[in-house]
Amino acid sequence: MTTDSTPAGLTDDQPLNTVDALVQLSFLTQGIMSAVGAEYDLSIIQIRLLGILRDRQAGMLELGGHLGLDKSSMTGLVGRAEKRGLVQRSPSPHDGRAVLVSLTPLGRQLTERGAAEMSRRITGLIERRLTAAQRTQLTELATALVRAQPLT
Amino acid sequence: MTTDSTPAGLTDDQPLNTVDALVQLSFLTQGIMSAVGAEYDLSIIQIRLLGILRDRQAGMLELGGHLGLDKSSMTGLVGRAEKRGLVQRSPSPHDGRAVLVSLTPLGRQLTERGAAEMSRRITGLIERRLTAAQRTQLTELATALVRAQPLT
DNA sequence: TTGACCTAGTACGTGCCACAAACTACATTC
DNA sequence: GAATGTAGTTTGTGGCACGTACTAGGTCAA
Repeated sequence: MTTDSTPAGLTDDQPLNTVDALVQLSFLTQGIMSAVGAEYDLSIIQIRLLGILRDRQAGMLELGGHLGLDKSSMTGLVGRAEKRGLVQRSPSPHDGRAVLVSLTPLGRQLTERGAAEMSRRITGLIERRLTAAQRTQLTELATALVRAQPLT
Repeated sequence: MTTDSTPAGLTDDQPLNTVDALVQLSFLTQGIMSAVGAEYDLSIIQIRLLGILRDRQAGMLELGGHLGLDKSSMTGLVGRAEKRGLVQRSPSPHDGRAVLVSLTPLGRQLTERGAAEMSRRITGLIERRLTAAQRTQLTELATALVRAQPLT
């Protein structure tokens, strides 16, 4: 695992301000993703790639747009996933330059499994610490934030 | 910037479940951290390193513990920060094998500035989207989750 | 239609980040 | 003081990201 749930320099019993709480929560969430990914030898960026391809095919440029990566970064990312048999490149029928990346059956299987495991772990965490009402609150608050405009 | 606020495969108008909301929120938060870090040419792991050293000195092993990294990873991480003049290594007075890593004045200055900018951006985001009551709720909920036991 | 662009993707070189295994040097323990 | 343990570095490998340069296919205008 790459990230860690621990705060980076805070003892574990003082009250948190909103910013710290959010930052630490993000590390916790990413840590879980990272740990689940590790079971399948997937990095977070690979998980995100597979997640995008879950619902659609896409060209390299489009994928890069979703992931915030340069097209030149995509070549390697997709290449490694392809070498492992998780995705495949096919020529675009409409554009001879373009390529369509899609999940292979193996990639899809792994994606579904990983997503289920991820869901299981996060849900487990939430249910141990939050009431049903709080869960609803959390979802609403997080959704409101995520819906915010592009990054400041 | 490395991460992206966009969901990875979801359109931006359907309701989110709790797991997706949390995951996306973590990408949003990390994306802001990453963007702020980029202004100072700092990666997220470098930011975390500086954050730990804000309150204390620490040995390589201890730092690795906080960051979830192997000691062999620490050598390079600290080495790069040292080469940039952000941290310094000094021999431990009590243990001839050990090294104490601490912030340099430059490192401290950069850390304070970055933390302030980070706080400013996240606060800005939150204040635009959430009422004061909601902010309090969010802090409580996030804190409750972060206080949870070690990763499942 | 053909030449001047533009665009999708790849190749290459560089650097950061992470790990495992092997090693050095100091500390501890008996 | 010899065996063992511990802190940190070194080396080699691989993933990830970038910028630059390149190839091949599309577009558009003269």
